[in-house]
Amino acid sequence: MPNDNEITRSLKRSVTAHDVAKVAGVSQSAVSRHFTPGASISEKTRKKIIEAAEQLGYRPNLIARSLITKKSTLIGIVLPLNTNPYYQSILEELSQELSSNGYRILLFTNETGQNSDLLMEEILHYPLAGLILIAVNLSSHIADECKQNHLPVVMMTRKTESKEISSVTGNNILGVQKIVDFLLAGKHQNFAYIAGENNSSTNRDRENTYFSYLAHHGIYDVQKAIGNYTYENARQATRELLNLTKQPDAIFCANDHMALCAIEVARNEFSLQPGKDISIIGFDDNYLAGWDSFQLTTFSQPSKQMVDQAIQILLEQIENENSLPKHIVVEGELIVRQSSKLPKVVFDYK
Amino acid sequence: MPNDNEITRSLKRSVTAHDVAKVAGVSQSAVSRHFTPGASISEKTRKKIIEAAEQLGYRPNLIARSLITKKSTLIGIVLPLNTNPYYQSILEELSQELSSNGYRILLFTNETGQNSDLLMEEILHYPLAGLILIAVNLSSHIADECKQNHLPVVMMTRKTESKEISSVTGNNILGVQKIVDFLLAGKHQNFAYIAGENNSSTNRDRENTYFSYLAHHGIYDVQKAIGNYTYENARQATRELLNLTKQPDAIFCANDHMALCAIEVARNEFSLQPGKDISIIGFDDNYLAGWDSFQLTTFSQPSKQMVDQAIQILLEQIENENSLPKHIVVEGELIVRQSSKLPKVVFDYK
DNA sequence: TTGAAAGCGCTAACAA
DNA sequence: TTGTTAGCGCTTTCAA
Repeated sequence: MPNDNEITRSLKRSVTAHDVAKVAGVSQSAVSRHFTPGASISEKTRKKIIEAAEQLGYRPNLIARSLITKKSTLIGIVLPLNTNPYYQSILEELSQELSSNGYRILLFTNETGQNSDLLMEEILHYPLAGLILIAVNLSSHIADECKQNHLPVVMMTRKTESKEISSVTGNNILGVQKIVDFLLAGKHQNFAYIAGENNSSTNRDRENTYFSYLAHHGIYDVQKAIGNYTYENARQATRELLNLTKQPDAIFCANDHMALCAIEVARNEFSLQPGKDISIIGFDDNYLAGWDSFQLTTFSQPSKQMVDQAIQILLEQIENENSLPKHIVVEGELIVRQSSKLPKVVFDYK
Repeated sequence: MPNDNEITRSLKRSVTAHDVAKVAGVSQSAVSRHFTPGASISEKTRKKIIEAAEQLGYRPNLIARSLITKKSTLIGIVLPLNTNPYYQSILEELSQELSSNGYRILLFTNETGQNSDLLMEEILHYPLAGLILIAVNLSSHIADECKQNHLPVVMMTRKTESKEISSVTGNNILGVQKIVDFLLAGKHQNFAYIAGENNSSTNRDRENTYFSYLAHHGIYDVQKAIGNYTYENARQATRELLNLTKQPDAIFCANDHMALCAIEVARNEFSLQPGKDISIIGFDDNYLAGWDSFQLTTFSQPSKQMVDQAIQILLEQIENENSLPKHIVVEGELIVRQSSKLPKVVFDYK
């Protein structure tokens, strides 16, 4: 039935400015003008176009538009796939903020430990206005490629060796120092650390600060297990630590998500009550940290501020290609909850 | 400095197939052919193109390609903004599955209770291959518009009045019946319900089944409070219910996220131990339901299966416009954990 | 204020 | 196997 086919095909064609022009009896450029704010067009023509457009259900193809204006409204966002609630908040806030600025999110995900080079290759096939990398490792070679392609990039909650790529991170150094100060004031004896991914800058910063700042206070014997930022690994890491003959009474985890896992294992598998028998501390202040069931002591990375900063930097770079890369450290604070023993004496833990 | 400006501008231009052709000394179509699998091209030409492309850092513009092929690789996804962990899992799985099928996600979010018509208007400006609506209300008028625009649509975890729009949902009817059977076997006396958004089909199905199936068993006195699927409202709803003189000993919540909130409030604000003093049951089996801290009894909506089904239906519709709308009900199961009292007698709760 | 015409980066039909 | 040409849906000159 060739006839049927033809009908289908002609239906399938979406409505174009040309179609509207034909129906309205004006030129195609007139139609374009109507959808261009500030273009000079008479009320009469405008009316005809509005009617025809309404009748046909016409909407300008934003992608075709961007091809000629050379301005994209697409922002690429790369997220890790690890069910971390903190990133869900970040993504939701990014979406709201970006859409109110007229941008849309093209979403990419990368599996933990996956080579981000292949993903970047994929990303560079799209005409993006900018790119936001959340907790993703970016080799400096890729960083160069972004520069070369004039693609504005901001990293969130992680940074790269190359100073060329803007970043927005929490205050890892100060945060961990506050945490250590707090643990020391609480007279803890046996310190441990649950690490995130080895090659993440955030983990490096937190780990290095934790160990060096403890050493600075004369504590060298600190245990470590690797949680890789994932649920299963974090639980296993907790078991390893709690099975040590010298069981730790203070565990600092590289992020909240792992700290929550640690609380679960400590409480359920080792009958340890966090805040009494053991102190467990995280980093992020994610959506769940304040829940009654966890009451996690943590150092905050305020997601709203992180998102605002990241977007501001990105928009700046989009507007002015020569704007210099920025490295924003968003200040957080120690949030003391029940998962950690309190110092006996009055202690200004801020 | 007009010279500087010109340089900047020429740098800004991204590398096109034309540029590659010039450097390689071949036609622009030859370049296109090299990036078209199966196109006939000699090894010699290919080599020249590869070299030039490498040198210039060329990548085909996928958006420009889709303009002419009339095939989009963009799938729109609409998510609610309510930090529900279940949707995070769904999104992560969708992203993985879709990208392995060569599609990319264009992300849209809609605020709880927001009019989805405006959002749909926005969405229709993009040339999408398909659209996946997660827990979004779609007025049937919009449904028609999608049909008219030949935009394949699948709703997940919600459906619409119009039978024209495909949907993938959990088994709300059976699930709630199993839950009621289980609660009845556990000899509960005072039943309550925490409702989701009023205008969501999922809430309607679960609510109606809960009340009618209880009535069918002679129980008419059932309390209700509205949690709106959000953290704050769900907590407030729990307080309302637990403050009743006739305090419920069984609360069924329209989803897990609210059930987790209910557990929190019951335990922390009312010193009630879920599973002993009160039974709290949810629906979804989300990422947190199985955590030791909650041990939530629930009826599952297997996210992997939901995602697979949704994608399969969508791809079918993309390939064949005339494929009929499908309404898939993914089977789940009652997952009995500690948040609910167990029946005294042996009871086949499956 | 208007329409004709060129062109964004690409694919595809055609002829050579 | 190759290059020429037309055109996807749109914006933006340019002349009228």
